[in-house]
Amino acid sequence: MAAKAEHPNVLCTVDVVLLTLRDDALQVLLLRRTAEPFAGALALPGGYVHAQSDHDASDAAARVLRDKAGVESPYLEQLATFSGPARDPRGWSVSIAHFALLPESLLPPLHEGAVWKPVERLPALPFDHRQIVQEAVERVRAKSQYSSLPVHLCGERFTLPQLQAVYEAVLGEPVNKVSFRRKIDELGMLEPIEGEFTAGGAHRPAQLYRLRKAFRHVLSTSGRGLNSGA
Amino acid sequence: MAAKAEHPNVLCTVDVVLLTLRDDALQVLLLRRTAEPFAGALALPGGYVHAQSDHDASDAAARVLRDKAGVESPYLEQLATFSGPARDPRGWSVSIAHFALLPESLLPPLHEGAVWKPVERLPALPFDHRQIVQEAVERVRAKSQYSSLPVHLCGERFTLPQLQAVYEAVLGEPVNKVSFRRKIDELGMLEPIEGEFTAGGAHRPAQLYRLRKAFRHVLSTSGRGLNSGA
DNA sequence: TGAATAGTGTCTCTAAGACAATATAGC
DNA sequence: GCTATATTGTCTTAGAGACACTATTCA
Repeated sequence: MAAKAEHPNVLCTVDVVLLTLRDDALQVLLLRRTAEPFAGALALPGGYVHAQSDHDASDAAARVLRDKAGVESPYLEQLATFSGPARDPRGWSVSIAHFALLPESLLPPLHEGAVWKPVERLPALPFDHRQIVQEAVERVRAKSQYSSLPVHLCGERFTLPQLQAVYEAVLGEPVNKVSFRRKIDELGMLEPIEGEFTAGGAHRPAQLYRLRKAFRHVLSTSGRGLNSGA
Repeated sequence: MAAKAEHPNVLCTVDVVLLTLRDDALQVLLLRRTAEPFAGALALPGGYVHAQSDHDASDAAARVLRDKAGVESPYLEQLATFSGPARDPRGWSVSIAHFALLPESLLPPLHEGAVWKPVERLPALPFDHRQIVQEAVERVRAKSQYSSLPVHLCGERFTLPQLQAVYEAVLGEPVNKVSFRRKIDELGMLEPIEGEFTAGGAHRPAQLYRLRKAFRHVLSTSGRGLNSGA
């Protein structure tokens, strides 16, 4: 039918907010754009949806991360869709925004033109990328209150004190140790490993844990969260 | 540039899950399709994004509701975006799904071919509309736990017992009266009106309330919800 | 043994749910 | 007064945070 001909002029893209923890702060990956518009500016990794090859929008986001950032299989979740006539100078556009989490230990070597920026100190960004980053951070913080989301910022093996530090960095506030450990236990997503953490410490070593298989790509949630708001 | 020519074949649409409360049950508006594909089938109100006139995707959703269902200004929120090559037989498509809430009292007379169906007893639906409805209902239930969302299913004036009944119908479970009133008070979104509820009752009348101006299109949220599950 | 951090026991305090008392209408 | 529902008071209980004690390692 004539639908395609009648409504051909919507640009369909994906953008990805890739977050990691560096220097105890949430940081977002920005790439220097090589093409117009905004060539030379730092922006989120993004690109057109490829109707020929992408299985869906999240698949497009994964492809963008793989091709443009060298990131292989991070935790990836749809954030929201941004749209309108003005956000992209090329015309009426839709961006199906996603966010992704990756532990610093799994980051690939940075491509030329790729930089990490703390989400609290963003440079000027083209399109509506600033708003997209802000909504992604809000979403991550909100979900971290009551779910296992931040484990995806840890490597495969980690101790509870390490995981607590990750939660605190993401939430931006200290977390009660006893409550934290109760909550983690209640979420039932971790299993201890026999090897222990020995590190440089002149102190008691910490038990290493890993994510149970069942939670590899599913979040665990609990009714009530940690600090229920500053 | 050549972008539009390179990537023209993504259909960009919106679908709307319009929910109301009828007979103490959440019900969704379905329209009988008049055009292919799936002409004659019941489906969600939806349509193409009009790049010429729509301000953004939510504006497109509001237009679809207005034109196809006669609904003027309901509470409207973006749900998620569904995409892929198979969900629409016309080709690779994107649907920016929204949900809307409207009190039964404000429903317009039903157009020809429009029907309400309880969300627990959906008929077969084309596209991925069943999944869209299910995710909308999940979202509404989740947000109702800790926010003022269900007030948008009440008319302009209502009593606390009425509002509690709405919460219970949405959540599908009874709510503790004392906790409920404490929570509503804490949310600070309602103000009492001087007129009282007189109705048929051979009993004490209930105070009428209305939503404060500031919360007309903004939700009020609290850290911990009502029944936190099961 | 002392320092440092890991892990746990337990008390306190907040807030949700249960229960029931009181309030106010129509009859 | 009697019935029915609205509204409020207060007790119980679950769970989050504070505090501090014990455990274990290395120097």
